[in-house]
Amino acid sequence: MDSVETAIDDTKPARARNRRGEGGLLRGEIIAAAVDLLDESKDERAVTLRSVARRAGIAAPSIYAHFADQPAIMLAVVQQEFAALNVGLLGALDAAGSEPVDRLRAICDTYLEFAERYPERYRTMFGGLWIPDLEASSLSEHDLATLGDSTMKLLVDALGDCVAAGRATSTDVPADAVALWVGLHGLAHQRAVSPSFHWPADIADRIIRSLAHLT
Amino acid sequence: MDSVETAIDDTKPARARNRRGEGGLLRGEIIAAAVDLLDESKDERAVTLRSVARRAGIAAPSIYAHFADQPAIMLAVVQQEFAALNVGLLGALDAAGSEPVDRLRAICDTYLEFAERYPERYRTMFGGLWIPDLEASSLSEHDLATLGDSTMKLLVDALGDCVAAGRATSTDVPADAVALWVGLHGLAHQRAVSPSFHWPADIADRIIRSLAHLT
DNA sequence: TGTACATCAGTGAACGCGCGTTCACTGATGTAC
DNA sequence: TGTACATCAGTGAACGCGCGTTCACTGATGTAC
Repeated sequence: MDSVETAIDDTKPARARNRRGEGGLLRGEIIAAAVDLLDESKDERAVTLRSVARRAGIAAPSIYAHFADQPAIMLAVVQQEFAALNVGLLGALDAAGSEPVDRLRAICDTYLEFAERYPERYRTMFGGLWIPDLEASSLSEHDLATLGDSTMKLLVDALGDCVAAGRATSTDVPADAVALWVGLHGLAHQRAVSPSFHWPADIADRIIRSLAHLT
Repeated sequence: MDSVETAIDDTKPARARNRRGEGGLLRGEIIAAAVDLLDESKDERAVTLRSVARRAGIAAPSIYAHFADQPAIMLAVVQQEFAALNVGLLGALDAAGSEPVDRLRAICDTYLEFAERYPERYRTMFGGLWIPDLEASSLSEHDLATLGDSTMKLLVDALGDCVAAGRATSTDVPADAVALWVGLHGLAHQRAVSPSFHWPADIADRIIRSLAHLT
């Protein structure tokens, strides 16, 4: 070691310019760089326009060809991660077979695993802090409001199937699905924030069984 | 109107210097100014050392007589609000009479009311984002780890009383108290983040009844 | 009772930094003729 | 097949700003003698 390296080196050496017509590739690299920084820094405030540019190996102004402003990067990150979560949940459903309770458990477990594996992404998706001043940025309210809808829909369907199969006693599936999601979210979020808390070993099971009214 | 005022005017006109021996009074004013900014801005990033000083009507360096650094202000805010929450919960218990289920409901309802009335404070207390780099600041891990302990203890006791009175069926009170708190937290937090979500009217009731295993 | 002095509460100016954003530009690459 | 040119992908320098923090200081107030 011939130099002292105290901070994270978030620069990349070089970067080959994209070919004509392939400029859009950089958009994906910018989002990936932002996700990297989020995972490493444990603080979404570290994901600045300039830090993302450094990590992506480009000059800061190059970002403006792909994003209107800094909050637009965060929105793209959050949208991408919501989509990834949804893909994961659908994959878990595919692997879960046809038993309704198994399918509901697969959704819940996969949801909690996502938050445990990527706590900073989860906190950013649901923490609400990155939400910008709507008047001052390029984002619309619609961009924000629909983000969790498909996850919610999967839960409603899975819980409904459990009730139809006589495996759960809910009499108001949409409302109980919201309650179940709130429980999952509370656990996922607080685990992401306080991983050192002494959580009961079966805490997830307790929450899911109770809120889904499994028989 | 003879001037355009776009931003919040967070300065105060004057401020009488405290008398000799009463310098410590400023500490409370600084914390109060930080809480004010938090409530108004809806973004804890707006609570900077300089913005707090402006709001308190003092020069920025005056803060260093009372707080070692900027995160120390946030810690004081969070500690104060945890204490206030605890006082509120104890007051609700006092007013609730002796029926165990009423007492448990009083705790849950008061908890949720706190989060609803002061969403930014709640999000800051539990959001985890203000947590500073422990190595770079003046805070210790112990400062952070014990903040929610007394709330948790109240819940355990109240749920235990319900079980003792035959009003709840929990067989593991400490674990179910954690599960109940997780449910309360999930609702409180997500309501603070997404107040416009279409919450079922009885969502709190659903969560509390299920997780407390009330009979 | 007067006065020198220590102490206290807080100030004003300045620093270096990283930020988001702007501007004019550069150099490679594909295309029209 | 050669060449002028338009376009594309991205750069480098600079801006003004608010931040946390430091430093030397000021002026009022209480206290010792």
